[in-house]
Amino acid sequence: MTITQAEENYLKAIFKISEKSDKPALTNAISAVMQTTAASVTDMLKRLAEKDLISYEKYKGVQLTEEGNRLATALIRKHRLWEVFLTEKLGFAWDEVHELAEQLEHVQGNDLVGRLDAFLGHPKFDPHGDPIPDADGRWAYRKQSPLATLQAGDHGVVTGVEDHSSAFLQYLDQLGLGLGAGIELIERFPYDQSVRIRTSDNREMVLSEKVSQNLYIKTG
Amino acid sequence: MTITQAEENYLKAIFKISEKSDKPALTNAISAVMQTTAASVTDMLKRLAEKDLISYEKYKGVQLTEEGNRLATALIRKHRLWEVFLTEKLGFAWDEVHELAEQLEHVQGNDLVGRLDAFLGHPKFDPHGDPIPDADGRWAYRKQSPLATLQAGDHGVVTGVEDHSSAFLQYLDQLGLGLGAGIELIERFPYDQSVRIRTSDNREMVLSEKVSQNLYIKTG
DNA sequence: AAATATTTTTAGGTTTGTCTAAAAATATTT
DNA sequence: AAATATTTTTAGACAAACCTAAAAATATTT
Ligand SMILES: [Mn+2]
Ligand SMILES: [Mn+2]
Ligand SMILES: [Mn+2]
Ligand SMILES: [Mn+2]
Repeated sequence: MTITQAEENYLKAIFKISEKSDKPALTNAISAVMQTTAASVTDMLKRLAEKDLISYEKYKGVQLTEEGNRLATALIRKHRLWEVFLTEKLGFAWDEVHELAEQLEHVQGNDLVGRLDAFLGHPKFDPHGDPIPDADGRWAYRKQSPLATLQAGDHGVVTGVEDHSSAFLQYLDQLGLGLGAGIELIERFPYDQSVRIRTSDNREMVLSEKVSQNLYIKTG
Repeated sequence: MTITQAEENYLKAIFKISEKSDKPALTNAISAVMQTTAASVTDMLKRLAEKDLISYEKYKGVQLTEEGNRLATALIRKHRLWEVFLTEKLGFAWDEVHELAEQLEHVQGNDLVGRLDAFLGHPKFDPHGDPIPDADGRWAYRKQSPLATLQAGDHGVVTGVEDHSSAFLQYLDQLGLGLGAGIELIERFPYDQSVRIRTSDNREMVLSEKVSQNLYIKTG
């Protein structure tokens, strides 16, 4: 029972949709993530159901089976480990690694992932702050909240992003707000929900509501 | 003008066949390397000719164009750099890396090769002793001869292999004759052309003619 | 409840890369 | 030079992964 790259990518898409709501993933949602037509998705869903990687009821959406979940998790693990490699070892910026990891995640070979993981020192989080599941598919949990939910006086550290776009990541770089940056919320302006913050290196700046919704902070 | 993985692999196969004789690469030779049928090869040759990556005359075989040669060389560069990565950084044995490199060589991205090359310290040879072309497609040259062509009394260092099979590489490991091993040819037995050698750590052993034909030595 | 809108599936087609079987071209032997 | 063998190409088919257009199912509005 061999699995193609396209099939792997669909499994990952379904996984990511299912993360946000435990309802079945719908055809249109999948087609949006995969940038294909709904007709192509239906084609693929039949194949994945045939291989018992999803449970599929016509018109009702799909859910990953045990096996489908296992494969999707393994793929995400590979993707994120490669992203760590590309940033830590090859010196790519955090906004440059996703497309490369999309290709590298499909490379298969005996113990490649395990060796890569060891070489990188068993990282628990990728360059975007996303958790890397371990070899058994277990996820590290870390309590973090959008900056948008913090109160004046709260302080913490940047631990992740919701928006993974290059535009957002580069903007954060420009502001000096990469992962690990220390932040204190000074005030929130009721007019537009923008916030004034102070960084640990004592710079003050104002961030839009949009930024504050896309930036995750671990408080305390 | 985009190029597929299959096309890249055919270009590499044609390159490798053309290395040994400067006559055109024939359909059957390509099908042997690619493990496909002659009919599939003919199909692909038409596509490659259409893209001006080969010059193709029906029934007469093919040759790479400038552009085809450039692409094949770049692919071999990537393949061998990844092989260095897998052995030097991830600790794979030299007989384990080829299949992984066959996949990794197709990963495309801005400056990935350049960064990988720098990370590895601009290696000139891969784990099998094969030269790695530089970014401009220039090959390092190294004078080496099959052990089978040396005379009694000659000594040198193992610098490469003709046979890349896992069986041969593992056998060499077992004998302690990896790349860099020092060797002196003591005598050749006329009966079967086997040879007695002494290693630099002062072990003596007899090698078959087959081994001596597949092992390259740099003398002096 | 009917009408309308949206979502999903089906039907039929395309491209890539493979195959087998048959035909055509080339090479070798007699 | 003919006959035979080998190599290569053509013809026709198939699976994977996509597409567009039309039909069917489901959801929403009136
Ligand atoms: Mn990514
Ligand atoms: Mn990531
Ligand atoms: Mn190799
Ligand atoms: Mn090699």
